[in-house]
Amino acid sequence: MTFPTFIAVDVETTLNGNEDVGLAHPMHPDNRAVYVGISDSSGKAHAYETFHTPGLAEIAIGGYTPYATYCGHNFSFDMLYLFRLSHKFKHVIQKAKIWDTQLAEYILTGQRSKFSSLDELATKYDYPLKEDKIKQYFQAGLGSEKIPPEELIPYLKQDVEVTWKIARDQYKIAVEQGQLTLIETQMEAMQATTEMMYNGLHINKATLDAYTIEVVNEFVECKLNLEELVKDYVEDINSPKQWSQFFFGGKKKIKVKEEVGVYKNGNTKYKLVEKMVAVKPFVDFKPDPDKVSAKTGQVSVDDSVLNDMLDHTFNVEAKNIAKSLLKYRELSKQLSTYVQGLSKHLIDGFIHGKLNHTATVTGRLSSTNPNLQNISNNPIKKIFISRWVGGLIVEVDFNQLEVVALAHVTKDKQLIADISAGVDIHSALYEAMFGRKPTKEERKPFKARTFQLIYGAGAKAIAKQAGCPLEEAQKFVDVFYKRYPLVGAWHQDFAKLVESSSKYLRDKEGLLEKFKTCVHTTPTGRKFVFTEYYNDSSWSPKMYNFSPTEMKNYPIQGLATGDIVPLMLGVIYRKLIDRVDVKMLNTIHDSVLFDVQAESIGDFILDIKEIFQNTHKYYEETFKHPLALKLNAGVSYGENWFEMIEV
DNA sequence: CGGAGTAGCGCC
DNA sequence: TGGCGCTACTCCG
Repeated sequence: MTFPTFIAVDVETTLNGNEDVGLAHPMHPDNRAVYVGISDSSGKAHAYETFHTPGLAEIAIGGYTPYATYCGHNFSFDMLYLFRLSHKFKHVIQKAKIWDTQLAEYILTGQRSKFSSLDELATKYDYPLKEDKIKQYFQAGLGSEKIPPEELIPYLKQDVEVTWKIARDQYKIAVEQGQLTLIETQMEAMQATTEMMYNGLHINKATLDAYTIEVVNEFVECKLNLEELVKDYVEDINSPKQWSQFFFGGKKKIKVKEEVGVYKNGNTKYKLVEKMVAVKPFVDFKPDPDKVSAKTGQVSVDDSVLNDMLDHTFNVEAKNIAKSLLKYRELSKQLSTYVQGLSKHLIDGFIHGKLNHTATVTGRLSSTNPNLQNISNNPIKKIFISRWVGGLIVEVDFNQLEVVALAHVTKDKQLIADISAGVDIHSALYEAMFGRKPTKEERKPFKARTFQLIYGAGAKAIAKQAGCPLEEAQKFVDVFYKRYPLVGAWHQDFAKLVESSSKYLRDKEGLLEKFKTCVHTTPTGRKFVFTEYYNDSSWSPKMYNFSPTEMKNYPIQGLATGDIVPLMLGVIYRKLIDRVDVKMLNTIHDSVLFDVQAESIGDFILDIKEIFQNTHKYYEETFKHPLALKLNAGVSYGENWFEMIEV
């Protein structure tokens, strides 16, 4: 087998980051690479001390063949340090191919290996483990600069050499399993997300400060109001448990003073005793039985229950309290998660969130520290602005990406035709159900049913979510399957395929497992793992069964946001690599965020739209089979991430 | 006092 | 029984 020219890299760093944000944060100004370990093309490691000999590592890495594939474990971490260390590193590595052993392992195992450690892989591939002695320095919070070099250097070299060997082993398996192409596209996507993490999102401090004051004021007012309303009933308004007891009753623990005797001086002797007392419900309203937790028996007091209660009770006081609580929850979320949560990640005016490639079962990316994929769509988004004076934030979204993925996977002719012709499938389905076109207000909630169905929901789940009769939800499912028959056929056939190709695997001790497992490989090389669940419901005679929703959804979500989007992230990254007027900032499943200089905006919008519209070409070129449909994209831009104008 | 589990809620 | 991550509370050791 011919291998790429692998060059393994590993950095040892200080550990000065903020505890909240994660120690060793690669973008924290107090952190730096202390040692860089680099292998040659045969896997032999060399170590360089960055402080005393800053030029050495640079020369080493720059002096190797331009055809090298740089590899590391959790490599974006090392890359960020290297980028900060020298522009030469940044230039060389960004132009090259990379191989992250953590990401490769994730793909090779059908997303079962998540955030693996180098030691886990060393165990699996049969290479030496890290020395305990060194691990203890790190666990004690000591950065690499505090570890004696004669101990650290051999450790660093071993990590580099082990990484190099694992990369080669993985490469071989990738070829054997037909996953090399997918892995290569994922590595390109990692180049893109590493660039995004390096760039960070620029924050408008003045807007953040003003918004903070606004939210704090609203929050305090709302909090005082709510506390006044329930001062006799609920001690902690943040406690769902207490709210549940208040609204719907239950058992409450209280502490009571109990006489346990008399002191010698004649005073009564007391002891605090915990007692359970029954609490009467405050409202005469019983929520849906499935709003009761199976595990704790606690009645939910979430948003849907409170709104349901508002519609069904005549208790004015309870209504006021519920309304106030809903408002309080909203403001509390804003303040804690977004205003305060985002603020603590500010570094020199930027937020450098982390994009994770090995976090999900479907192959989607995830985002942490902070999560930049769930910023609420309200004025908090105004704080995200361009890094350039007059610059613009640009967001490009795939149009109905998951519907396209569904059409591609199921090959349903009508669905393909509808999307290709620009037919609004939600309107079409509505008309098929009710005999007329929906109004704008009718269309919006109706649209959610289609997504539910794609996510794998059956009639029951749709009815519950939509708050409509079961018959209506069943009719929707029937209408959907009638218009798009191959979707229904695929749902059935795929479930059968999973069932029939599943086996009892063996665990680490070689014993047969209790649940059957199916490992399914898609045409892109993506593997999905399905495992049986214990089935305690009466509708099926089987003890164990596969989750219908997982089977319906994984291949769709995986293709759309696990295969196609990362492929395009890599493509876009390569197209933009030499441009200084555009920066990639973030990706949110079916969209990509950019920072663009003002004078480039017109051309950039045209360019990026064209790239998105050519997704089918890149897909076919890469995976050697056609995508059933062309994709389209919507572009919006603005001075901040909230006030965006659609092009 | 810290870790695990739960509830709730933000996004696609 | 679609996929995530963050904050707060609760329980337990």
